[in-house]
Amino acid sequence: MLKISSDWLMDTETPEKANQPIKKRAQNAAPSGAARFHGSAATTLSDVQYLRLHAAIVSMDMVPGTPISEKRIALEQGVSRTPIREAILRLTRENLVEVVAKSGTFVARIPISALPEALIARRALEGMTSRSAAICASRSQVLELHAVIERQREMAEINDTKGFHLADDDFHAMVASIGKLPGLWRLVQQVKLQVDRFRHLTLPEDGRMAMVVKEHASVVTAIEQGDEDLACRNMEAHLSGLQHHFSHWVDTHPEYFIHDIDLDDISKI
Amino acid sequence: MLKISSDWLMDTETPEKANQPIKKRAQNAAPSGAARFHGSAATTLSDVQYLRLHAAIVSMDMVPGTPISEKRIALEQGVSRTPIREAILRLTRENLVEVVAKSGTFVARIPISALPEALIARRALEGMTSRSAAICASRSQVLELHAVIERQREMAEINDTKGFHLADDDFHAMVASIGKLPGLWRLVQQVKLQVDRFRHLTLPEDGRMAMVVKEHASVVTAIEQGDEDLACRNMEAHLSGLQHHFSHWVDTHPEYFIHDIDLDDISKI
DNA sequence: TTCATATATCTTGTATATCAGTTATATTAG
DNA sequence: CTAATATAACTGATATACAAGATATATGAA
Repeated sequence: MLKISSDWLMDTETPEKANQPIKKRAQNAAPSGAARFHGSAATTLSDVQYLRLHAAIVSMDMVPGTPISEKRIALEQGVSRTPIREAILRLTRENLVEVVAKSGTFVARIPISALPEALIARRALEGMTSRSAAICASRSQVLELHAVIERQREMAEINDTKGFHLADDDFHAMVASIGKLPGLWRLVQQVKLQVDRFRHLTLPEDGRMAMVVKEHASVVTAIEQGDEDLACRNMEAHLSGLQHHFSHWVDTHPEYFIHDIDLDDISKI
Repeated sequence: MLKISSDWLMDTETPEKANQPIKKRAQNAAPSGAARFHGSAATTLSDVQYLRLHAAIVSMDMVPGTPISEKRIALEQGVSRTPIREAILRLTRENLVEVVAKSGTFVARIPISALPEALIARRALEGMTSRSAAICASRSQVLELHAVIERQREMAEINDTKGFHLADDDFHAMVASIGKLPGLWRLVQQVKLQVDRFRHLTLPEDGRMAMVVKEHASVVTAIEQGDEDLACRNMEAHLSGLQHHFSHWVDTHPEYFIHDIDLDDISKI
């Protein structure tokens, strides 16, 4: 039954060090603040490689099925296999790559079942953040929300989809932050991944961006009024409006997807 | 702007191999089913070590602040540092360990802010799974739910808290599965982690387990009747009942926690 | 030509070696 | 004896080496 050598626990309870037969300095008991507060300047090579690959995969610069070789990337990037491997391990945990032992590593295909579930999870979580935001929001925070929406409107006008989606994320993150539920936004980000990949396959429909801005504004109005039920409903309506017509793009790029559910079944909820 | 050498994409589109100057076999285009369907027999050492440490940390066998040494564990387990390191990296991503470069690795303290947020997220997500279950459930599935509840009742009677919590997880997982939203349960599991650690600090109150069984039964009743609103409400009520009295235990073990919010602020929602 | 087999080469998993930074302890000056 | 400093040992991050298995191509027989 999973025996852990118990002297670890003792170390935190007995300050002495000399009772060890072999020479051994006393273990530092807990994360001493020292190095931990030096800021996040300590960016490791693994982090760099992770961010690189993550961005490339989510943006569909690397399409599903693309083979990845630790050795090859290591050579290209001028680092050893270790940081590459650690980055890939992280991506594996996020279902962005699939690794087959002794065989190969590939950019993961998009599990179709994850798309409707992500939308559902997002509605549930962000319904809650906007509800909480309606309760907590200060006047200055409401103004900040208006500012973000205005920035998003500007991006829409010059048809800058990249900046538009950045502002979009900022808006949702800010709502969660105001609602004092930043952890929920982190969850949403995680869940959103596959949907974001899918979105990069599609072109934004005409007038879609303007509609999004309008829906965001309605959420802020509810928050401004402190009407939590309305804020929740408006947010849910907004996210439901994101329903993509999956079928078409799945048919044109079937090799990008894992067909783990029937597309006709996504009429739930 | 993050240039990725584009011959990767070409590999998946051009079946030929000879256009490469250096000798290079054709890359296998996609995860060929072969090795991927051999079952999960391929358990790596990293997985073993991860599961070991994960269980030890969540069960509070290793308390927050406990120092972890890659080298030391490697020696104890008779493996090299690599699998240990990979396991620790996974645990780092789950906020179960804190690693300070060139200094030390420690079992993570519990971020107090994560506790109320986890309960809120869980209510939102499981409200949705039970709602969906009420729509989708077949009669046989309802019977399976009753079976799990009965098992949990048995565990409560013989005061087997371990088995009780196992059955508890099974119940919630089954609700999500019936609602065809297994991904949401995976999210809940992830969010639940720190709360589970906290729970291992506390003793179950008298009659708590019987109450949980009763609340589960009320959820199943609503599911049985196909009343999605009631199922959602009953599940939310059940999870709200889990509200722990955080303050007491935080005071008795302050060194186990990261005091990133004031405990009086958790009156939200 | 076609199919089966064999081998060469690539893959990831694991082990070991090296590097750079931190911390505890010994040492030394006051 | 106290406090500042120096040193030595330990830490995680990275690089390299080795092992075990899978795949593609070459090879050979029909």
